[in-house]
Amino acid sequence: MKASILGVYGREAAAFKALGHPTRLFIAHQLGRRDACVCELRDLVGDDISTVSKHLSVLRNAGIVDSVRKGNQIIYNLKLRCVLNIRVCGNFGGGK
Amino acid sequence: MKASILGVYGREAAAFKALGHPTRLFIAHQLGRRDACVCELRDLVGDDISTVSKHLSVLRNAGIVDSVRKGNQIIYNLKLRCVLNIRVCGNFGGGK
DNA sequence: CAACTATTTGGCAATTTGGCAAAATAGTAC
DNA sequence: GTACTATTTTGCCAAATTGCCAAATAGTTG
Repeated sequence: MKASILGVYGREAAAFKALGHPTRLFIAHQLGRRDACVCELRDLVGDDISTVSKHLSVLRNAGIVDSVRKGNQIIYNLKLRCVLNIRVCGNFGGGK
Repeated sequence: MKASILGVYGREAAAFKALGHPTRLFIAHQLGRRDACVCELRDLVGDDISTVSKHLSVLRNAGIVDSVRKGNQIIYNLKLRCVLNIRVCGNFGGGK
């Protein structure tokens, strides 16, 4: 039982987990608007840059974002664009 | 910055976080098929019943499931049915 | 090469999570 | 009331997460 649950739901749960942090969800949506380097995201988020970098690696490991080096900076982009459409029942609390 | 990110994305991130565990994601989908008591879910999941109960309380706190007492057992139901439609880009790794 | 910028990595402490077992709670039935 | 069933809560512990700082890495510029 346990193994099969992990098999079928594990991957999707991992993506949800990656999005399950306000900063990371914000970053994903921000990258949906336009690609950005870590420093831009740090300015928007306000955390230490190392913290932002770690959030980005979580998102990358989940397959949600990708990155490309451009000069001496690294540009992140939203790989799983469908993430933008995921809305947990709009304004929930009411949603159905 | 931080505060506004929390404000706008905090609630939705909390819902993602609740779904970000294979067992909880499974439970949500199972409740999408039909309502069930804790003991049924325990049988399906295979964890200790106290563990299942805790997962359910996480889902309830996130507003994803709800429960009704019926006799001496508590029947859980999927409150946020839209959860069933959320698929992080189908089979991702490839998705767009 | 050195100096500089951008990013990641490696601690580290504080907090949270996941899971089980035992105790507590809520209801049913006698 | 007691005995029983179903569920939740508590305590405990190991493991994971979060966020900062400092150090390391990658690239640019002179």
